[in-house]
Amino acid sequence: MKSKRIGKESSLIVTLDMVAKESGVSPSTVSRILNGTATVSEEKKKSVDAAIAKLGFVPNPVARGLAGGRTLSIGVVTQALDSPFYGAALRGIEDELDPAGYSPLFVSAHWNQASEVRCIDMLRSRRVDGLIVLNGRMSDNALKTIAKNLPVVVTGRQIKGPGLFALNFDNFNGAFQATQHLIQLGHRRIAFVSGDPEHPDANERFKGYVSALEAAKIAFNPDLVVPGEYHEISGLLAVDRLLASQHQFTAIFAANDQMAFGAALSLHRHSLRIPDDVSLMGFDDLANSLYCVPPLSTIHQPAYELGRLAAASMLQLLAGQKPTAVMPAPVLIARDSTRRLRV
Amino acid sequence: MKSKRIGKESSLIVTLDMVAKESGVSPSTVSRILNGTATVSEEKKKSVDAAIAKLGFVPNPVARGLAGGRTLSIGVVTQALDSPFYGAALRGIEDELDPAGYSPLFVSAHWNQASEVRCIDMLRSRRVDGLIVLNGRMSDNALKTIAKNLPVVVTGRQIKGPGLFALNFDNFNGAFQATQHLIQLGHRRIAFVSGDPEHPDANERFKGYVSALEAAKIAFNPDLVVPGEYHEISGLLAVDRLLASQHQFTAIFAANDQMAFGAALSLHRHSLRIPDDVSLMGFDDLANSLYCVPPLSTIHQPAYELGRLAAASMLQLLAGQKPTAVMPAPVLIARDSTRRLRV
DNA sequence: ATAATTCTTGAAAGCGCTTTCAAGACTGCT
DNA sequence: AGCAGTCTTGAAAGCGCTTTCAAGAATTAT
Repeated sequence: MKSKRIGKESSLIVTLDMVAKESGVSPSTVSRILNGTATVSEEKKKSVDAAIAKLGFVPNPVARGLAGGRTLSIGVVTQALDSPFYGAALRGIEDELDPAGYSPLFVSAHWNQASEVRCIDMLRSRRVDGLIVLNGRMSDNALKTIAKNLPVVVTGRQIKGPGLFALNFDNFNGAFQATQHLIQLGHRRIAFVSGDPEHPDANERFKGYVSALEAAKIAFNPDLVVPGEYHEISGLLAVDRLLASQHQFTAIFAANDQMAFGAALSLHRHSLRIPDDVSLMGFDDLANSLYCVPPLSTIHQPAYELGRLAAASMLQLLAGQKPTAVMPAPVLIARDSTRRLRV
Repeated sequence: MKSKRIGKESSLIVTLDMVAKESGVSPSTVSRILNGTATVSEEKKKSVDAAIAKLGFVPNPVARGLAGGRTLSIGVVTQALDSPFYGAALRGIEDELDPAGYSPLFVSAHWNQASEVRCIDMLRSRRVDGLIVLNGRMSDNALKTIAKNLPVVVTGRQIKGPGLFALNFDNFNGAFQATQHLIQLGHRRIAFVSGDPEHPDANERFKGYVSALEAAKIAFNPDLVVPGEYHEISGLLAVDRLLASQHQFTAIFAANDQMAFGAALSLHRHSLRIPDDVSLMGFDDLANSLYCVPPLSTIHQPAYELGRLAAASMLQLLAGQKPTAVMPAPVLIARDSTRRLRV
């Protein structure tokens, strides 16, 4: 076709061969210098470096990928590009990968297993050097199989295997702390807006809630648990239902911040004030949790750090090392949406 | 190196040559069928298709990129991966590119021109087939130069040229409408939290504000304009300063939603209620503007649509067509943060 | 019927790089 | 001095695909 895209006529593209010619060595030697694959005499190295600088040579990753099998790109499977939580994680990944010369290839699977498989196939066909899967839906076994050929870092689950590393956040403990915080403020009727039970972390958070109640000898009341789906509108509807049900409560713990925002709006619409009438607790500590009115008490989940750690672990895997990263523990962030129950 | 990554021993990788052998034709013919580059007899086509299906062949984009010069990937320069606004745009791009078989390569330039140049160099070295630049900082001329070799779609500016297409949102008109809305509600002392003057759209919004005041014969008061930088904290600090300055106002128009959130928190901290004491107007209509308390009145800027249109235009450019997309006009979204001024 | 065109097809030459392979230049040893 | 062992280096063979070239088959024109 009309491949004038990078015209031969314009001397824009400098190849390794040109560098070799310019510096009077063989292409192999240039390649070796570029990759540090073998020792090269200081003299030739100098002259090659000079030629590279002079011509402004930049190695072509596409050709490298074909020849060497390494594309210097890492596939990143996320669930939603535009979620505030994943956004921060992606930034962390990018920040960590960039200095190492790797580029992330982001794809979103939209919480859909079939689409996740498609994404991964696509990434493999593009010959990524590694795979980071953020809270995927695939089975552990499927991941292990992939890891046989390709280093894999996953988040949101506990799993071990060759070429496979998992980074997991202690959702149970976070939810336990959140609930405990409300209990310590004197609340006993604490409603819970759950996340989609398809997410393993949603279940962990639910368990943490139940466990904290037990620890405080508060009877678990299923009427105070309303299902949500991790986004704002589901939190709003959940609280609408909760209020309609007439069950009494003095605090709400939403399994993530987005649902807490929805919950806040529902309460507002029903003329209930936060925290005066109802205390509200979230989970995640999204960037804007600090900026809602009133600022939301929540559990800090280090999304950006998560991204960095995942990427750093991938780099270690690629270097043949065993990653040692471990997620920071959940930290309670008490802001203005929770307060002591007035007696 | 130990390139056992994709082991020859595991028959995982099916190549075009294998398909050719299996179906008894030459590799050239297979390639022609794959790309529709030439007419091939129905009979051979059948047998090749069968072989492809049987072997589960997937063309290797890396090899294609090297040989044909097309990588089926589009470089996307964004400013912040984790901004709510860009997140939506990226999703739009992905949704549009995916069905066409193209993959986006996202990089973020962090509002930094040097970093933007680096990103673009990186994308070019990866031989992307096209470039989408979201609100970049480069000069028009630099973009035109790039467009000589590579189709380019840019947002956030007005510019024309061969292989170049621009998609611009009418920020002036949006800001005009926003200000007019407040004026129609009876406000006359309307403060403005401006964006970083480095952003061209921030200037347009400022002009729209001034122009609407003029149209209503309200004298422009520079004391009511406080600089912000497009993120939450700057909105908060701006309103803190505004309140400290003792200048009277009954409404605030923040040049984007994020600053409006910060403004809301500042007002809250000063025990000023929205909209009872102060009306608050944003710009962008971010996903969570609907979920803050009270829901924010704002100007809808279709970020997702912007992404789709940019990607669709790129696809047209790639197909040798002239893109015709045009951005939807700004739409005023009146929610609960603005109300008629009590006299 | 034969000459002139047009189609279909395979051989082969790359795309820009990496990586074996083996030759030649050195080193250190007996 | 002579031979094994170690380094540096270039030639050449790919990686998996596209694309030119030209040959042979099929078609049309004379």
